[in-house]
Amino acid sequence: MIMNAEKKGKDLIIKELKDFDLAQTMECGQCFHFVRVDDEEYEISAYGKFLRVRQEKGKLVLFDTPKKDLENIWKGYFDLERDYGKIKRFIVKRSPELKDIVKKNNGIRILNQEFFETLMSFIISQNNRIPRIKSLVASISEKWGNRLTDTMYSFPDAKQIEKVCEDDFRDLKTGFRAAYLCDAVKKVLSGDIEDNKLKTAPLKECEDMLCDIKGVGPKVANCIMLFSLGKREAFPIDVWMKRIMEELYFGGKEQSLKTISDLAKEKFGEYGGYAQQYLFAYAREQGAVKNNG
DNA sequence: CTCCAGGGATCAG
DNA sequence: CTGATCCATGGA
Repeated sequence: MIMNAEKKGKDLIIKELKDFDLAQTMECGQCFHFVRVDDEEYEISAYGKFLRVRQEKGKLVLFDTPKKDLENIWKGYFDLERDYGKIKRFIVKRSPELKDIVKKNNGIRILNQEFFETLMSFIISQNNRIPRIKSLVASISEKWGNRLTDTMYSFPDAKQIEKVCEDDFRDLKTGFRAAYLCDAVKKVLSGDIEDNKLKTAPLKECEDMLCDIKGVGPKVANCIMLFSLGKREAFPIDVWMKRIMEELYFGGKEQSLKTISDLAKEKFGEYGGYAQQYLFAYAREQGAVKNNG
């Protein structure tokens, strides 16, 4: 993608952004560490930095941001250098049922988030709701991370919570996940879990290594691989994904996770992760309709 | 009050 | 291997 960013005071302005929508990207359930200011503006904590960002009239404004941060962090974080036009054409070709939802969500990007924060966040995500997950991520950051603004903190790295124990996590109301979080910290600090090793490993090996962590199963492992390890063929299957795929591809009949996973692999292959994101949007849209009568 | 959440561990068969 | 139950917590 051709991207020209120009400086305006302390701010950075990016024009001619194709296939990018800030709100769609932040609200599609892949990230929990941000605050929505309004429809067009968000405050994000990532990679130890705070970013206030606004999208209006086809341009993206990164407030008070040096150019080197765009190059080193945000360009990668927002996945700005990838051609999503090509990806969307492939997905609609393989599954014409998704044409409308892909068009409606034509600006979704899969973020490249930090490994440790993603690992901890998706352990928290199990059997939990998105607002609650966001609240717990914020609590952990406030307690053990670095202060970035009046109200926002960085998510702590493993070293910063080295001495945090199960009871400390439980005090934050993480519930039965407290032990899981401890195990994750322990395995990262010991080197049993190492992100570079995971990144270079084949998908299945990577998934198996992640599933050695307590509280990490197939779904959470695939989220971590997709959102923080660059494995875009990963395909997390949660309750929403199961429901929508049974409806779209199996005539509404219940299927095993393996059957659904096999179909995803056959249908979308290396683009599985992207397809999953549109399917998730589809499922949640239907859920919303159902809940509103 | 009950039900459920971007699931996984554990146990029964 | 598949299926049922339990797990903390909070909001609907």
